[in-house]
Amino acid sequence: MKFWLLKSEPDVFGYPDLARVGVEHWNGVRNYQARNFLRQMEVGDLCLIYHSNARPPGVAGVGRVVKAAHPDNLEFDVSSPYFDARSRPGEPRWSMVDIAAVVALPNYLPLDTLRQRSELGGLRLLQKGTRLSVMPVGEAEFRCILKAGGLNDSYGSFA
DNA sequence: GCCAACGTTGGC
DNA sequence: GCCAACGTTGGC
Repeated sequence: MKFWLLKSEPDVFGYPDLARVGVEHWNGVRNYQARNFLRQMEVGDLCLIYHSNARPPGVAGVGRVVKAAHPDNLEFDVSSPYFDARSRPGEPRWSMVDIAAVVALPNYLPLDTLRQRSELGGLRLLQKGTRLSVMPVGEAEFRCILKAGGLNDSYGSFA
């Protein structure tokens, strides 16, 4: 099992929205590096749902991959801002995964707090110039964040 | 293939 | 709203 961090703007679609709908397409990713990470995701992988452009920005909850990468539906939708005229139905350019809500962090974890934890020094999110909306997270970092967020760090209980 | 111009992200 | 840091585009 692998671990990931997914950014989302809560004004658009935050963890509470995911919790309400249960499962959602994680679409609209339009960066090749992020897309390639999406394609590495497997069913069962766990994801931290991070609120960007929020006050304060931070980790809000945990989701699970319930469907591996498949063609992003919005790239073919002319009415969507994510429409991509270069995409061909037989040769889609972008990918999405389906994410299910697992649990909200009892304690929302602001970016500031993440920075203060030396165990999280390796977290890609905290590295300068990282704007990726999809990125891998190490298991130790993942557990650390669960714990700091007020959850038991044995994520096996999510199964 | 270079690189300037432009667009986007996202914290502050 | 500012702006640093990146990514993308497109002329050459």
